[in-house]
Amino acid sequence: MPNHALFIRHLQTLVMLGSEESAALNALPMRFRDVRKHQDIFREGERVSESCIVLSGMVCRYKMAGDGRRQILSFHFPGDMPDLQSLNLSYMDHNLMALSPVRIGLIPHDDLRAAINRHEGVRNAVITRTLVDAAILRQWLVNLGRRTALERIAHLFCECYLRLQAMGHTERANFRLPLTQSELGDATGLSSVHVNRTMQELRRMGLISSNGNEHSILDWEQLRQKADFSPEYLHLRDTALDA
Amino acid sequence: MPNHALFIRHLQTLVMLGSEESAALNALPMRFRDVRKHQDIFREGERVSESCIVLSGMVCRYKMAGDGRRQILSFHFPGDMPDLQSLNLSYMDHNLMALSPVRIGLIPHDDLRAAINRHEGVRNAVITRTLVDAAILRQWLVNLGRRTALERIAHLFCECYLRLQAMGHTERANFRLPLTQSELGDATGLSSVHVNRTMQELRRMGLISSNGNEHSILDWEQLRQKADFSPEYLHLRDTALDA
DNA sequence: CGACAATTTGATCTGTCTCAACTATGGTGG
DNA sequence: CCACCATAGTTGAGACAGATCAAATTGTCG
Repeated sequence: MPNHALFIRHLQTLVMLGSEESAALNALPMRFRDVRKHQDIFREGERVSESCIVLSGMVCRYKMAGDGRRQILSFHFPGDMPDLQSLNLSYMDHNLMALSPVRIGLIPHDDLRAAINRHEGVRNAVITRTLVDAAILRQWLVNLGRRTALERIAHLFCECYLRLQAMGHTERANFRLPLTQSELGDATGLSSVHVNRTMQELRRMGLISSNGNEHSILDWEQLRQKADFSPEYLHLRDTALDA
Repeated sequence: MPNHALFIRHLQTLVMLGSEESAALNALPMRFRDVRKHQDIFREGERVSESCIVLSGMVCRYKMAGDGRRQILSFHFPGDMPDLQSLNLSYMDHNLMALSPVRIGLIPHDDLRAAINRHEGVRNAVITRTLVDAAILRQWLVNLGRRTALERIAHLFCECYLRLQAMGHTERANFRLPLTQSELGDATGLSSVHVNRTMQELRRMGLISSNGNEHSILDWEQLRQKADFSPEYLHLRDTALDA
């Protein structure tokens, strides 16, 4: 898929875009950058003048707490715009990192801001995107605050599955997550050891199966229930909430 | 302080506003509503056509997980606009509740949207406000995922203190938080019993003292260190980061 | 004063962490 | 093509932070 089409589609999972808005987005200048696995894209404290779009691979945001404890804040898939906040906030308050080899597109803030100012449709799409990111963050907060290890991991899998599906990156119930168990732990507030045991439990229960980074959901309804998952918070427009 | 001035000041803690923008905000129509302690203001699933502003008292957002486990997602003080997201998302994905007797102002979405569309300054202020809310959410995520009980509570106190201070609601190192220990637990992912013991520990260490809802910070620097707190994520404009 | 809510205390239990070893797995260079 | 090394996954044993349960104490407000 051409680069601009990717994030236009991503916005369309939330909001309808007319041809005028699409044209405006398509006209945005974009330069490219390839990033190695586990390399930081932006660092906390940095001042940034371009917004980035994930074109291929997987990206996460994270923060460090004292002692080198790491917390992953969000995952981002192709089409995602993981740093919309840099448009309005003067410095990064977290890091952005490649979880796999990644290709990103960079759009100068000035151009993006111009498009946002000129087109109400673009503006609303970007704002909505930002708000849904926050909604996902809130759901993660519930996960970490009030759910068991099994629920946390199951919930994360449900979420990733639906988000990937909305972008057409799943086949049947299969999808790819290039994450180590240690990274899964940093996202769910668990140790890698316990992630390991919990994944085994999920497999033993017949809910998912994995080999390497390829996962598949064997029993969506059961998984959903165990995870205490319901998809409303993703605010997906309508596409494919069946599975 | 007059009602509009309250949230204008609140926006000004993040962003400078010119007289044109202030005038536009001042012109917004507002109706009022008084809410009893522990009453819901908006409920999950509801469709909302007005944005609300806290005029007095304290408000929180929360979600329920299965089994009646509750997670508080954010706290809001006078001047805050706790549901900016309802402007763009069609339904609430969480609840909004009064933690104390509360007076709120309600601004019709249409009027607010008009002001946002017309004035770039207003737009940027509101977007920035939304982004900082998300930044706070991310910090809470780090708290729940990677910090001990003591750190979580200490961190929450640091944050509330600075946010209240920015709005002029502190006297010296004293401030008021109308929260039960059980609510503190729901915000920090702990049980009320453990919150109790942790607060005692903080008092014993000479970091804070409390009677009822009145708290004071006895040793800011120590508290900050124990909490692993640094205020950058609040993106406060400059005012009073001394304490 | 009575009653209900919130705080405090004690005892016990458990989910998850930590530490440490062992086993794939895959990539690299000789 | 194999020996090697690093990285990721797996397993076991023990420790501990924080949960749970239950009761006692202290507000607080009509």
